[in-house]
Amino acid sequence: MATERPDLAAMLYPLVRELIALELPVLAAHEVSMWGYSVLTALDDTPVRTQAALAEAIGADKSRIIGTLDELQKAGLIERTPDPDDRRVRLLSITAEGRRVRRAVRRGIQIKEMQVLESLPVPDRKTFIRLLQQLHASR
Amino acid sequence: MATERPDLAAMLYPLVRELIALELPVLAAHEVSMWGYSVLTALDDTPVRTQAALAEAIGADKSRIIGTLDELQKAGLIERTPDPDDRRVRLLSITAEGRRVRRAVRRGIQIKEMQVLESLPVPDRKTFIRLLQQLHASR
DNA sequence: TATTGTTATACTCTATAACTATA
DNA sequence: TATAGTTATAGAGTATAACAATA
Repeated sequence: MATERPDLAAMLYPLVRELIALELPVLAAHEVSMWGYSVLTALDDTPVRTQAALAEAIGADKSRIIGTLDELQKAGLIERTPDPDDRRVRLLSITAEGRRVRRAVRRGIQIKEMQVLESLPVPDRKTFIRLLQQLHASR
Repeated sequence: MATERPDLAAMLYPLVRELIALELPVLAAHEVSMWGYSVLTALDDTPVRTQAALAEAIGADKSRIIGTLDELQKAGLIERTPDPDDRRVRLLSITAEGRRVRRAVRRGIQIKEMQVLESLPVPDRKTFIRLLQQLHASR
């Protein structure tokens, strides 16, 4: 007994909602969508050979990211070049400008997101982030 | 430098998605929707005087929960009685059966959700949950 | 006139399945 | 024929605004 506590999802979900609300203005200021930012992040870590692979990497459907890729390309943030060896596939990579935008957005987000942890003592914040990073890395 | 880490939302979001995927079968087995379970949880803690207040408490829109309330009432899990003092408002409370269902669902969920934390050493799991509870309580 | 609950409408996301172009 | 990317269609979920009953 005495283990009455809310479900993990019930506690995590409001947190995510709050984080998204904090991030939207930052994203809007840099004129990227949430999915756009997600794509930039994935491509900054490593270029990707097919759009389907990229979609899977960020947990989306291949048909769902096309509009996003169009916008990013038009804005000069990514490059989408046909593979000469197999002209069906598009080689995806981030541009220098894309990298710059990603960094700027990230900086903006990481400053704001600390608000969400404000109710924790500083050492606990670090612990929480560390554990979360472990969880994230292990999947 | 060396502070390269994913954004909080980027780490939390996949976690929530995984948790939801784990919960859906449990909810389905007891024939309650996610919102339904959310309502039962809110009402088990304390009865509520208006539907709008309930909606706000669970982060929904007042018009959005009506279908949910209809189902829960039809299933005998909640009671929705007009307030004699102000016949516009509906007094909301959980029934004994509703309480039973909520407990059963919760038990099922809390067993499964530990899978998500499996990659952490046991003491770290407890720490994570404790910090999360603190964050949740403070909002 | 203001408020509670309800219904209706439109809008956004998402999933699925056709379609094209290459192989 | 199979696959990568694209487009089109339909469905679910949500937000907004109109509405009826009561105050």
